[in-house]
Amino acid sequence: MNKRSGEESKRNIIAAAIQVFADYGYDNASMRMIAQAAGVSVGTLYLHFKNKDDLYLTITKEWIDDLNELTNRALDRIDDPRTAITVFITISIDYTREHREMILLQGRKFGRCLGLEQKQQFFRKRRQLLTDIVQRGVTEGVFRSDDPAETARIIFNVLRGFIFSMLIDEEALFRAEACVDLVLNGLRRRNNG
Amino acid sequence: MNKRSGEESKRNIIAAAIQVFADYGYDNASMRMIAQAAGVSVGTLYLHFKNKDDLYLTITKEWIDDLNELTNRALDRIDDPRTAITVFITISIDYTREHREMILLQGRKFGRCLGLEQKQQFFRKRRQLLTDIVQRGVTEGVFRSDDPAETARIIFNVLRGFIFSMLIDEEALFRAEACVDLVLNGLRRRNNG
DNA sequence: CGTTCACATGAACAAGCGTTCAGGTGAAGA
DNA sequence: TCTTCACCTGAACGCTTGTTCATGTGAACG
Repeated sequence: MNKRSGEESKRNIIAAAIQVFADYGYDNASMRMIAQAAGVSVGTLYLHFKNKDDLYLTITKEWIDDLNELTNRALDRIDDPRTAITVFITISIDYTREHREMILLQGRKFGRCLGLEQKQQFFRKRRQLLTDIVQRGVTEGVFRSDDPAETARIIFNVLRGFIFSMLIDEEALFRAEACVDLVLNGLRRRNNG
Repeated sequence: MNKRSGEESKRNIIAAAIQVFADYGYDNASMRMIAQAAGVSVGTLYLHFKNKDDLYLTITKEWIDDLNELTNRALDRIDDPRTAITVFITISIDYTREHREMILLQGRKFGRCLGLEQKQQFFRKRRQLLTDIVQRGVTEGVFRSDDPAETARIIFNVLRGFIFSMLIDEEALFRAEACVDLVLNGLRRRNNG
């Protein structure tokens, strides 16, 4: 194989690994498959990554950081709680749509799993973000909630359900607004606007 | 090993398999582990099941039938759409709580997976059940919905999110009512009852 | 030119897998 | 008592896996 820069190889491997991991799941994806998809030999994988776990964790860390930064940047200058909820949900759903393989890969390894703590920390941080938004909404009188933390957890669950459905059914073309609308307005008919 | 009835062995194996599958995931659960947990030898597994897939599919079919019957029986004589939604959600959540390992095991194999069709059919049937309830609610004027099928899908997603959170976090002690309340009433403050 | 060194290779290895099968065991019927 | 037969056993087989390592390659530098 031609000589290449180390960094380029590493990027190729990561891209290939995401694809193969997502297609076959962590366990069924073999290092040989990843190597072939990346156009390198097995040995090269171990030149850039300590082992299979390391490769997986690198990928995980990468998208967590990515989504975190994206979210923080978007929410930075938004004051209205309703807008903030909308943006939070929209970003989460868009990100899933754009990085379906990578998120799918995560779903394929939930439970007692590799990188569990960093993922839990990630979720905790995001729930905290939501709690703050709800708290602000209650203070401003636009949301109803006895317990903002509990409400945030509920919204988080709702969002997770939507994302899950996107992962299961590739064709699920629903609008993020449908999710937002349900969270904000509920199913029951309102007698006024 | 002592002589036992074939049926008893089979039940033992199924119980052990659910536990082991749930603890380790389908791929990491080996036939040797299941055999040991069931207190039989590997050979015996193949006496009662064609292979690993067959064992897994048997388990899957069992809980699908179980939950289906449970749901149908409960919804049979309920007319009020609000009560029906409440019952549907409550049953789903309770069932998950009581059969956490088995449901967890399913989650561990979603995507391109074994028994995909029967699971998809199961989900379709349940969504249809919800669609009917929503439709009735709209007709009776207690629910708002432009598209009952879409609304049912949304509720389904919400429910799935809640169930997912139960699987991830064993300690997640939330009340089914919290889920029902959000679905029915939404986050936004209502100006009237 | 020769030396160096980061990058790359793929055969080889031990371990674990799903699955098979020749054989063992003991209650039940003849 | 002997035969039958459903039930059970676990060593063995072929295969795949993650990982290692002796070896190769070629640009860069003196």
